[in-house]
Amino acid sequence: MSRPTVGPAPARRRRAGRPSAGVLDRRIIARAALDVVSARGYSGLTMSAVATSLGVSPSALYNHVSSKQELLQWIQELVMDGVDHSLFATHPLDEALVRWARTYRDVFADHAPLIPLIAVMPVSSSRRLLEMYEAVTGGFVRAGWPREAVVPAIVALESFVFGSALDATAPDDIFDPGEHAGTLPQFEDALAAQRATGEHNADAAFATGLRAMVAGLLASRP
Amino acid sequence: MSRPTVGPAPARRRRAGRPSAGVLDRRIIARAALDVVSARGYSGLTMSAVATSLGVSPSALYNHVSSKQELLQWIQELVMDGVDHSLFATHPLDEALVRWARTYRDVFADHAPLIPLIAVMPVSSSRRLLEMYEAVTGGFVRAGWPREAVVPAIVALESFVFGSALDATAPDDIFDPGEHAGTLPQFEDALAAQRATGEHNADAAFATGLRAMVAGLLASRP
DNA sequence: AGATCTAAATGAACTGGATTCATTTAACTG
DNA sequence: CAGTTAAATGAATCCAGTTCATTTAGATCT
Repeated sequence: MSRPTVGPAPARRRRAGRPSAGVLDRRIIARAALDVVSARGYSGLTMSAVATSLGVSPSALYNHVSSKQELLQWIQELVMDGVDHSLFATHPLDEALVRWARTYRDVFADHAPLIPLIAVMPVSSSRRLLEMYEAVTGGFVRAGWPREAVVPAIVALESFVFGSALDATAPDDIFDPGEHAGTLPQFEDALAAQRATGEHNADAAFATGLRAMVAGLLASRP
Repeated sequence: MSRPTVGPAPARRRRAGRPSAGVLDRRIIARAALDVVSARGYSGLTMSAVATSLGVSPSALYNHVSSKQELLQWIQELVMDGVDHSLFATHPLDEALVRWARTYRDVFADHAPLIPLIAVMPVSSSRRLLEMYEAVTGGFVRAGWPREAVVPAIVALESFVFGSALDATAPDDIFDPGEHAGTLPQFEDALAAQRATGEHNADAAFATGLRAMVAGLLASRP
């Protein structure tokens, strides 16, 4: 195999100059990048890898995307499609929140490197993202929340979701005390007890935290 | 000024070969790295910058640290010292949790780039970290929590803390809908209302979420 | 129909940054 | 004192992201 890449094969070596048919555009590039991520993970996501998978030279990408940062934003938009905010229009707030948070966390657990990016990126750059916030806000408002308390509640849940998504990527034995075993009686005890439940640690933590935060928010509705 | 760097000035250009007095060690390097971060942020934290601030060539660092990753772990350990887990021994669980989470979040808000690292790093690599978990666990146990429920509760809180620390680094106007203004009635309304409170968004969200999660956890103590 | 302009490729070159390696010298060890 | 090891230097390597001069195709203008 001479071309161990992802995506459509370039029919033949292209010579310089503008090609007859448009080869690249935003959708094509974003899709290819996402495929590269699926195949090789984020450490394998290089401009060069994306270019190769499209049968194009790396510099060609820069006619369409201004930086790798921007490419990551495109990926993030695709990924956000997996977040389900449909229930806010029809279901009780707690149910809708749980479904929203679960899908949000699951989606970003597979795309953890995007988290530091999205946590800081202005939302105005993505129409879809704004629509999500509109839907979630609607859920709170319909449940009778005062306007000024809604945004902090959303952000608090999102923060928990992002943190949990990061945590989900940690190895399950992350808490193993290693050489310090035997010196931390209560912690090791608690650890063993939780292990005995057979539940994946990160999943149990997410379930616990989500229940607690949703309950805590609704119980104290301002 | 010919040497716009941080840290002690190298007396004079050193010639090759092992120097009489030990120039570097783990503590010195970690400290210098932290100083570089303070002065120029994480984007300015390069092996070369650390070396320069120590009056040493970059390759010299590799006699003491095996990679930049490892150096970041050293920094993380220093930073963790700012987290206050002292109250678990003496105060009610909710108070101790709130203090712990606040200091935890504040400290990592200034070191956000470490978060993806620490969220995934085995805790066994840091004695201090393990001691923190021992203290926090003690707080839960003393409050009557069943062993197997403690670790998920801790991880849930930590996830929220990490997410909030990331959020704290976002610009305050991150939610500005920009060109889409006017098309998202409820969200824009909620945003304006929260803005009118005068509170920094990230701070309000952290306060809201922390209260909710702690209340939610304690209310449902398993 | 040509002249011109613009978009979209190529490929070579540039810029850091992390890391490695051969070499040098000092200190320790037998 | 010879031999080994630790800890520097400086040059070199290896990417990755990005820029630039150049080439060519299609669109527009006259």
